[in-house]
Amino acid sequence: MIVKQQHRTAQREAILAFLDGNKTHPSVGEIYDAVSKQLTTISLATVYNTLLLLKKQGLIRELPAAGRLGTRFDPDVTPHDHLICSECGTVVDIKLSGNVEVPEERRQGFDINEMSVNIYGLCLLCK
Amino acid sequence: MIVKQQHRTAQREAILAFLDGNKTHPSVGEIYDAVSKQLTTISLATVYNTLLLLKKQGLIRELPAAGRLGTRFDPDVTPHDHLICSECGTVVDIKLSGNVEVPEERRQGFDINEMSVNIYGLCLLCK
DNA sequence: TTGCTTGCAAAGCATTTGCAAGAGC
DNA sequence: GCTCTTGCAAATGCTTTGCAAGCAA
Repeated sequence: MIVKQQHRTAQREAILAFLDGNKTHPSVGEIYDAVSKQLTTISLATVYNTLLLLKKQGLIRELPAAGRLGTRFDPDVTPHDHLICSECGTVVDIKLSGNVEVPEERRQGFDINEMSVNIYGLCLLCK
Repeated sequence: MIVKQQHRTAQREAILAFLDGNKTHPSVGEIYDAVSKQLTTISLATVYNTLLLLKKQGLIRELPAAGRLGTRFDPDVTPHDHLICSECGTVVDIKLSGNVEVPEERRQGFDINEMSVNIYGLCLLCK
């Protein structure tokens, strides 16, 4: 995928800095709140823009969410899976032993980019 | 999970009938459009209500979606996985050989309800 | 009758878009 | 200077909610 944009801006740096090493899988709102403390005039639209850009650049992953739970972002792009609380939306990393294989003959013409194993349940606090 | 509601209504029957055996993983809007042809006065809120109810009853599954792709529903509740087109949102069933195992010691206190393997890519038409 | 259900309209959020001003290279 | 970026505000779109009327049991 070709990504032309690559200017080094304070907004982009701040978002990257906040995400770097972050294991909390923050939502867009959480990222906006955190970054706003430094860049008080940053707009939500810029956060959306930047997250989309970083995703296209392969620097972060967007996590699929069901129902009312908003979408979240993960700066860890190495293969791993997620435990997701259906109640509060908390996401916790989990590493499953083997990686799932998708044999060519089952791909039904799809060009596969990425895959994720989502495990839904109730977290300790929500039980 | 306790689900008290269980009245047999025309709306509920129509939605169930539309979903029964349906392999297209329809969105709420698509379900509403289809059912509206028979029950012309059904409201979108009722469709949402009913889908939530059917989900609680375990009769259907809600598929997690990333980004702009809206959430979809699957009447097939037997274990299987999905190929999802990141471009148009099309969802196609795929059966992966083994089921993923989640060892007790890795569950981090979660009560696991269900899991799904989502495989993202571009479908034949979108390439 | 009683309580679950429906339809309608309004409210709530999350996300996207258009555009003019500003910043990086 | 040219293009990418940003901020703002408005516009979308999806989903939920409140409530009175309706219907199943």
